[in-house]
Amino acid sequence: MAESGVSEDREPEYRYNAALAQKIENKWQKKWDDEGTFWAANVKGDLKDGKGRNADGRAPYFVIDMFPYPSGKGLHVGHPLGYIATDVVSRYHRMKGENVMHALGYDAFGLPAEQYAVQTGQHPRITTEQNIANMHRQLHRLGLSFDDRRSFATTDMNYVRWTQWIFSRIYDSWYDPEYVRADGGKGSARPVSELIGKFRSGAKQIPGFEGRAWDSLTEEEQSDVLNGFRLAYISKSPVNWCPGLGTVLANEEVTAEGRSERGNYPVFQRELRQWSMRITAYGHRLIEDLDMIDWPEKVRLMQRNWIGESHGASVHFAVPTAAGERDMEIYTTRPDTLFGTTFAVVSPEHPLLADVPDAWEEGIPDAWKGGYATPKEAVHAYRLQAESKTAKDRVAEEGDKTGVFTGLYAVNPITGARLPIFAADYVLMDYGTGAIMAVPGGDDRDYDFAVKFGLPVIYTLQPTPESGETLADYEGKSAYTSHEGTIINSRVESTEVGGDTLDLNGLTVDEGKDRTIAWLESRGVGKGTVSYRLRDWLFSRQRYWGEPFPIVYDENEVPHLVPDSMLPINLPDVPDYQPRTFDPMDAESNPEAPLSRNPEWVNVTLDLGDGPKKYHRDTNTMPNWAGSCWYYMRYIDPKNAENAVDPEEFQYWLGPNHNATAGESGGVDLYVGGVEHAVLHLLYARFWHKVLYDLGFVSSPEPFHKLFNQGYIQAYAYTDSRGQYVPAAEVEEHKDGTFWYDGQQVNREFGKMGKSLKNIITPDYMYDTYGADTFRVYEMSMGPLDESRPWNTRNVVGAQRLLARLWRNVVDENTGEVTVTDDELDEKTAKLLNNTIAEVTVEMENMRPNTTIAKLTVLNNHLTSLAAVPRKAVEPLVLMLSPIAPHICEELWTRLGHEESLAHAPWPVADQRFVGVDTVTAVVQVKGKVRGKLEVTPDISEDELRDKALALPKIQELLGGNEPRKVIVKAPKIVSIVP
RNA sequence: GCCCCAGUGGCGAAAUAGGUAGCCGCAGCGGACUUAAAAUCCGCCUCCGGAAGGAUUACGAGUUCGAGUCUCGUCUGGGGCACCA
Repeated sequence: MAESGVSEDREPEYRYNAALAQKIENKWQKKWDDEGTFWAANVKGDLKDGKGRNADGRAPYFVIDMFPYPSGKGLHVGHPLGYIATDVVSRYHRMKGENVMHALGYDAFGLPAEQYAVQTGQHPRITTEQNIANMHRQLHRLGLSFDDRRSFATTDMNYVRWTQWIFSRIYDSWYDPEYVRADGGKGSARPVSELIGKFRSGAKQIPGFEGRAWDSLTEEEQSDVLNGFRLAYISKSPVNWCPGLGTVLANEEVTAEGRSERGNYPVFQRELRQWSMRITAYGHRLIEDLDMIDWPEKVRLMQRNWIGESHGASVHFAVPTAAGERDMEIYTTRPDTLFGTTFAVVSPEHPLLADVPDAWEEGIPDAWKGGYATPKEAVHAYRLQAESKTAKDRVAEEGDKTGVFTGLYAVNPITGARLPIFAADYVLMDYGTGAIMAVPGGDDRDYDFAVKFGLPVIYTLQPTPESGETLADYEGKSAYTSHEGTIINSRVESTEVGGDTLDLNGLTVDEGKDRTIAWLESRGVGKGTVSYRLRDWLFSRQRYWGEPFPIVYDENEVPHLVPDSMLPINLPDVPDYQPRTFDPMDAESNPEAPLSRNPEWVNVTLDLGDGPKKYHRDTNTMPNWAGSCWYYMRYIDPKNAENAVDPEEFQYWLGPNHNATAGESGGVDLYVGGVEHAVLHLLYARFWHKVLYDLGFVSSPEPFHKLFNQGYIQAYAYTDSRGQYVPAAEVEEHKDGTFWYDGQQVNREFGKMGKSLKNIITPDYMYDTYGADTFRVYEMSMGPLDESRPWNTRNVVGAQRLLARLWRNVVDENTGEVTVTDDELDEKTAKLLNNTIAEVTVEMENMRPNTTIAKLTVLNNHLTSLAAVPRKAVEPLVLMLSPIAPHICEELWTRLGHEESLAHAPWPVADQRFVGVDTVTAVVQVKGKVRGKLEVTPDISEDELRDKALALPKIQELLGGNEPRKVIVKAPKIVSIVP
């Protein structure tokens, strides 16, 4: 490099190499920081100052990334892909004159920080701060145009305070399904005080205390009743207990194999008292409102499937027991098959099993008894067996049906038939009602079970004649699970059970469903219902490094909300913040919250409005997702001490229709992140947002209007003959396509970048070797943003050549002088320039930086070929490339004589006089094959083009003197001839 | 098992209201400049063929004057869900 060398072969002083790039980049990063170039302007308050550009009259544009978790490992080149993409978009929108909100915070609570802290022996807050500082350094060096005044971490006590405040609002709310919202929709979160009002006035029955006056209930009773309605509630219910991690987990954090997503430990179903959020209350709205947001169809589909709304009916079956008649409610999506049900199945945890008889009836087959002397023993043993299974075991045994007869019978409410009730673990307690009517003729699982236990099979649907199938194809072999067909065997006379005749024969499935539901409802034995696959969100964790709950318990264990004025509740210093973990297979272990280890913090005397009393704090912490549920709105005003978010600012930045594209949903204009959060963060955040919307704290129904999933940067890794990874950077490719390391041939694999794969490239390496701009151009040119692509350092030189060539087009490498001319553009250059402006604008609007770069490269290469580079062409080129390579473009812009940063310079507009082409190549096809080409004007008439095409000697020859049968002309591009 | 997405040169990839397949870049080849190399600049670069020509967007059919693009089937890869009644 210039300053280091004295040798004769040193490079020209002003050559655009890594050293010069670094100098330019550092200069501009400092300047941007000093001048507040990227400050976004609020409507009012401390952040109103946008450095001469205020919010008035400027459209807001809110673009963010899924904020990072600052791990101690540092970044590799795959991490910043999304950040570069949003930065390009941000810079483009600034040049369009918009008020761009672009900031980055840190999602800093969570397991890795805690584990890293355990390893290093430092408090998680210290390691977290170090990690944030390091990540900030690495990202800052990329020249990302963030408004740094708006950055924060979820661990900042000023943020924790508001996370706790939002929890308090959710805790203090219930879901009123009848409430008509201001937007016209039905159902809304409402303050619990309204619910109490309804109980007091008698407008609503008190569940469990029907007929009692609210004020006659004890405090404990009132607390229990309200707990059954609160959107954040404590309950003892089956949860995912992970001994290996020492904490409980949400369903979304457990893999299909029944293991923890983090750490891959076994997960057990345990009845534990834990916090949940009533996200199921929002199931329907979370599906319905997917229609108003601009998200990838794939993600919307994943959310729909995850929520899993199904429409069916709940049906009551009477169950006679020794202690009297019990009611068994089942859920079915196929009420039309009620005539085909031949037995019933309840889950092993079902409450009905408390009433199983003491002895087997005469004539019960041995296979039903499971080898036990009485139903009680059989059911008890089966239940224990089911509980001891991990979720993984259950999955592994799928298809292999187990179960035991309960000795109980249910009465089919339509036919009066007596159906044996079995307990089996293929029926889940937490879906539907935990009980099913089994229809072996129409359901594969029920069929398997019927075969195993020798139960009858009735088919109630006959395949349509058009299908070419008959029931004979199924009888004795399998269930007929299709919905296509005609209902049979489904008629009951009124005399059998009284009331109306029900006759479904001859109907379709949908008709049969409707008629059955109407019949059930008219007789009060069932009704149409909606069921969800989605479960309530398990919200507590036994962790140190998370937000404490703003909840204390009195001496009677009645929970009380800590008043807002006492927030935030800080984390205590505990002697040992390590989570208590257990043998991963020890299902009997119990969670132990680290916060419980500091009695001085746990036991407090507080005045909650009725004088000082003793309380103890909740010792759980919130899951990592809590902080990420609302961070986007905090960028608006991260230091606001009055509100989580100011309503007026929210309306300006994120309200419905806040700009031309925001739509009714409002929310973040562009949200870029990985698809792995499709049903975790993105579902939880929508849920919180909707609660805040219902309660009037935010004005948009959705948090993120447009979502974009960036692809991943993948990398090659190489293994030697023993399967060991070898350093990828030292592998050489031979001409025959083989790969060699240290004299040995090695195998190439393709996948992630990772330390263990020895193929990590760090951003720092890229800054040192090429500069940040080259790195940015390379990442943006690799391919479409939403697709994954392999990293190949060898290809980076192409990006570097583009920038170096642009530099040379403006600056003399030896003297540093600007060499552009002020001459008018020649015709060819003018046309290319203006066509490029028109095309690149479209590419930028559609987030296609790869094709943007290709088109700008063509323009740049053209300028290179000219004797002198005209200012009037290179200036727009510099402007257009600046969102992608901002530093070099700022430097060139300055050298071209501009005093202001180009960050807010207007995006070039194409001169329409030069847009379009003089001539186009028309193609002449015969039988679909290209047989000739014609240079024609774009406005050529169809007749003229047809005549010219037919006059071509080649075409004449192919026609052999015959008249063509048909000629299709699409002027000016194509003539297609059928001989 | 069910649902969704993808498959284009040696490589990363362009091009879809159906209209010249392969923009741009990497690698490679040739040339200019240089004592030489690097850098730079110019040219070639899907495959077969000397050429004429032919073939070609995973594979096989179909619709069409015309298919990378639409339809059906198959294969391969990736993702989601998975005893959800």
